[in-house]
Order: sequence, then C-alpha cells, then structure tokens
Amino acid sequence: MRTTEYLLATQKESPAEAEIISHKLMIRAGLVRKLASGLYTWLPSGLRVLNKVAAIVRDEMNKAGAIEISMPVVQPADLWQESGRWEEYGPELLRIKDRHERDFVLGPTHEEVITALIKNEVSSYKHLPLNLYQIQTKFRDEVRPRFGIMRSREFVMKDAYSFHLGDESLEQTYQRMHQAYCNIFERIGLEYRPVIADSGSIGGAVSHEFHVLADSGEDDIAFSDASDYAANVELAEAICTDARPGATQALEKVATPDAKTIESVAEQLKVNQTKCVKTLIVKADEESEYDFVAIVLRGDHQLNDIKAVKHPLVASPFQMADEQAVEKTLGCKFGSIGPVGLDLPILVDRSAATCADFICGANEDDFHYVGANWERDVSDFEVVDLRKVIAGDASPDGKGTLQIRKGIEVGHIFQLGDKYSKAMGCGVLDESGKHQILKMGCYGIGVTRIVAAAIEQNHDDYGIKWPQAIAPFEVAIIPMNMHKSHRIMETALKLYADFIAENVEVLFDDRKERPGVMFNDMELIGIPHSIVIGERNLDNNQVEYKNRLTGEKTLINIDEVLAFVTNQ
RNA sequence: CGGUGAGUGGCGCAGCUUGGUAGCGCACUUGGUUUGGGUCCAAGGGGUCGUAGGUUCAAAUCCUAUCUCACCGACCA
Repeated sequence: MRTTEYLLATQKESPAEAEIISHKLMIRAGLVRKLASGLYTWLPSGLRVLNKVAAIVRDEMNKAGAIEISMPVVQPADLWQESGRWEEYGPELLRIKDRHERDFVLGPTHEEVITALIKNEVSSYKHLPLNLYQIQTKFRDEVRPRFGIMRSREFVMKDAYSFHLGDESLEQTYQRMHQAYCNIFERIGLEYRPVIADSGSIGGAVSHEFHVLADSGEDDIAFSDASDYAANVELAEAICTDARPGATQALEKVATPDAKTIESVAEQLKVNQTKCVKTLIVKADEESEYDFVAIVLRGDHQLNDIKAVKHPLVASPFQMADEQAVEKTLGCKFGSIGPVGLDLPILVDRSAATCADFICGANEDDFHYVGANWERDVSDFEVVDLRKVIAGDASPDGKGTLQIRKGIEVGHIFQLGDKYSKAMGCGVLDESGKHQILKMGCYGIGVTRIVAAAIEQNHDDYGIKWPQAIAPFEVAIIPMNMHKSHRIMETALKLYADFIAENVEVLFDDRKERPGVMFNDMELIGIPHSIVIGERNLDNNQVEYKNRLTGEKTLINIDEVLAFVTNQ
C-alpha cells in the first residue's frame, strides 16, 4: 500500500473528550472516527487491526471445535418475551418497531436466537454436543458510553453458545473454550489473566472473565503471586486465619468531638486505624423484622457490597441507609455508631471479628468506646466475609499473597445451565427416548475492545506499539527525499515490489513529506518494522532498519532486507 | 436519572462580562524555501456561531425554550 493511495488520516491533536490513551491514539493514528456517542467508523488502519484480531479468534475457535454461523442484528421481540428478558433487560436493550408496528430489538447478545434455532434444528442427543459461534456487531444502549471504543454502544463481539445433554459435557466444552481463550490472548501477544468471576444475574455456577492487565482498566483483579489464583476483587475471598487475642482492657467511653470518620477517630485517640472498627448501616431485606442491618469492618478495610448483598438479611439491590432515618432510629449520626448495645442484626467481617480491645462508636454523638471486645461486650453477631481484599492479603487458595492490578474485561465465559433452554423449551430426546432440556454454555470476546486494550498495554510517547500479530502493516518503507533522488526512488520501488511479492504487508510512504513527518506518522501508527532509505547509506548499498518495539536500529545490505524483515 | 460544564471552519481554542466588519493555532490549496525527526516565508479556500423563538436600529454576545455532547456519580456486565 502506498500512503498516497491510502487514507492515513493521522492527526496531531486528539479531541478534547478523549480521556484514556487508547482513545486518543486511535483517533490520532487514524483508526477510528466518532459518528455519534458510542458509535464509531473504522478507518482502513483500524479495520486492518480489527480483522486481524477477528482472524485469530476465528482460527482458535475453529480449532477448538466451534462452528461459525451468523445471526441477525435485528431480532423479534417475542423471542425476548419468551425468555423473560424483554422485561428484565432494561433500557440498555434498544427496542425498535418496524413499519407494521411490530416490536424488535437490536441484539445486545444472541442467547434467544440461538436457543430458538437449536430448538428447531436439533432433536436428538446424537447431534450433541454442539458449539456455534459468530463474530458480529452488537448493540447495547449504554447509559454512558465512554473511553472511545472501550465502552461504545455498537461493538464487535465473538459470541459462542454450546449445547449439551449433561453437565459433564458442558464442563468439557467450557474447559476447551477456556483453553482456546488463553491461546487467543497468547497469540495476540497480550498480558492477560483468566479470573474467577461473578456470574451475576445470568446465573449458573461457573464463570471466568479474561482481563487484559492495564492501569486504565475498569475492574480490579486480585491474583496470587505464587499460584494461578486470580479473581475479580468483587469476588475474591478475604480469608483471615488469625486467632482473636483475649481481652485485656475494660470497656470505656471516651469523648471524640467531631470525629466522624475512622481517620479522625484514629488521629484523636492516637492509634492505628486497624485498632478501630467501623459500623455501616445498610437497608435490610424486606422480609426482615428490622429496617436496617449493621455491618462491622476493621477501620482500614472497605465494604464489598457484592458480598454483602448475598447475605439473606441484606436488601437486594444493595442500599446504604439514609442518615436521617438512622439518626431517628439509633439516636446518633453515622460516625458514632458501634456494635456495643446496638439493637440491629450485626454482621461482622472476618478480620474485624479477630480484633480485640478495639475502638468503636458508642451510639452517642461525639463518643466512642475503647477497649471493646467481642463476646464480652457484644454477644449477638454473625461473622461473614464482607470486605474487599487488599494487596498483601493471603491468597484464598493458601498459596502466596494477593496483588491487585487493574484489568480490562475482554472475555467472559459462563456455564449457563438451563436458564434459556428451559424458558424456551429447548431439548432433545435422549437414548431412552425421553425429552431432556439442554444445558448451555456461552462464551464472549469483545473483539473491538481487544483493539483498545492492546493499545492501553502497548504504547509510548510516540504512539502505538502494536504486537506483531495484529499490527495494521508489518513493515513501513520510509524514503528520504525520494522526489529529488532517482536512486532512492528506485530502491524504494524495488523493496516495495519485493515485499508485495512475498506477501509482506507493507506501507510505502511515497508522500512528498519531510522525513520528520513520515517518521512521526509511522511511529504513531505503530508499524513494527521500518526501512529508512537515505543517500548516505545507499552509497554503501545499505538501508537502515528500525524496530518499533525495541527501538533498535541497524544498517543492513539492500539485498538482505527481505530476509532480515521476514526473520524478525 | 442526579450533579457539573461545553456547543464558534476538519481538530484545538479565543471572542460573550460591556450587543456594532467573526478571529487565532493546527490541518487544507498555491508559489517559493528547506530536506535523517512534525522547516520557514507569502498568498488563498473554508464557518447557518447547536436549533427555535424573543428583546433591539443592530445578537456569537442579552432573555426564554429546546437539542446535542462531555466529565463526575448512580445504574449496568
């Protein structure tokens, strides 16, 4: 490809709204352009990358025994009514009407369509298991599209759905997909982690997310420094094996004027925050006889509301209590609440439960207790895992300690069970001629998101540093002053022809531009290899090779260029 | 949905308080200059000032409504 016949579309400045580096670079490098909120046009360079990612995904899916199909973007509403998601899904599901006033949706995912398909097409256990996938555009009407392609409304996703007669078969395919996903991210060349995930509202027992590690990620991932254990922080178990020391102090009420936070309490009493516990009041489940539930955490720990909401006493969805309502019931403000003498169900985090001689609110404004102890001063409470894990915690699998990194979710696999197949009556006849509802798995990869995630993980001050496997071009030819020098033009044209003949994806910068402009553009776009042709080196029958990833520069003989680059 | 802010040429912005010829940088076109890291000089082209209504002799500027977008939060997986 010649730059003069191409839509390079690089820019010096990025739009003001671009927040994260991948968004800025995707605009500047001419990969995408925004059409409207959350909607992007893919320019030639961007599409090349996207297609490469898709090709790797497709290849690994095929190898793992999945079969490609393509389903419609527009889906009839009655399928969604059948599965119950017409009501469940909420405003993220874009609903449209056709000319006959019939309801349709723009597909955010395809469980309904595929389940309806299999229900009609497969009627015998002999045809199972089956794993079908597509790489296709999805639409989710996100509340707040942001970070460019990272969270857009329209995006490309690979979604696979597997069907099984029993859990064992489902488990096998699930493991196979897990491995295929690892292969995909290895091949693309990204630092990633499969993490144990919350299966959320979709239900089902087992679920893993695949995260690309990058500081701009929206999720916190906890992983062991000594084993394969990795989990979303929302889910990572906080274990606490410490035994609680015996009480040595008497309970004593002290004045703590205006101390409304753990920091100020710790400061006023000149103790470490770990000596304090904090008591949070949350709304109780409607079935409960209480309005509120008290949650006690060690002073330096944070509540994990995903864990809390799983407790039967806690209202779902999770809601913090209103301070005025609490003051009315308990007679003091948030900052002075404590478990001692508290007439509410008390859930104590495992770590807080091992505190002795601790400090807590006295349920009286501007007063705290010191020397409080479980059992002796608070008799009725339940110990639960409630806090967010922090770096340095012991790994739940008993090996090593946890580290926390930010991750970008690029894949998610679920064992769905029979949620959709049951709702839609999708089953087959088994060996004994009995109708059986199928088990399903579903496996998603955000293809467009991978492009952004790859940039988040691979860039420098000059621009994108594509992993070789997904770079828009493999090599750039950068001639110096070609339009004034016959020798240079001849060399450039010859190299260009050689690369094309060898099927090397080459971008030949034949613009009448200054060298600096070309260097900057090629580095911005992130082409892994460059060949710089200049008069100086041509005298020795040489050109300069530059590696975008390592920054390495070497002089090589013209005759060896092709072999040199293809060997890299 | 709540809070905050912004809509002026393709991109980034000034002008608005105090109404009076729409401006700057980048990009683009032409000529010259320069040529191993975003040269310099000169001359050009391009804008219903988000939209609608109002006030006024006169509105980018003041008033009202409305739309869109962004950021923070909530929500969502």
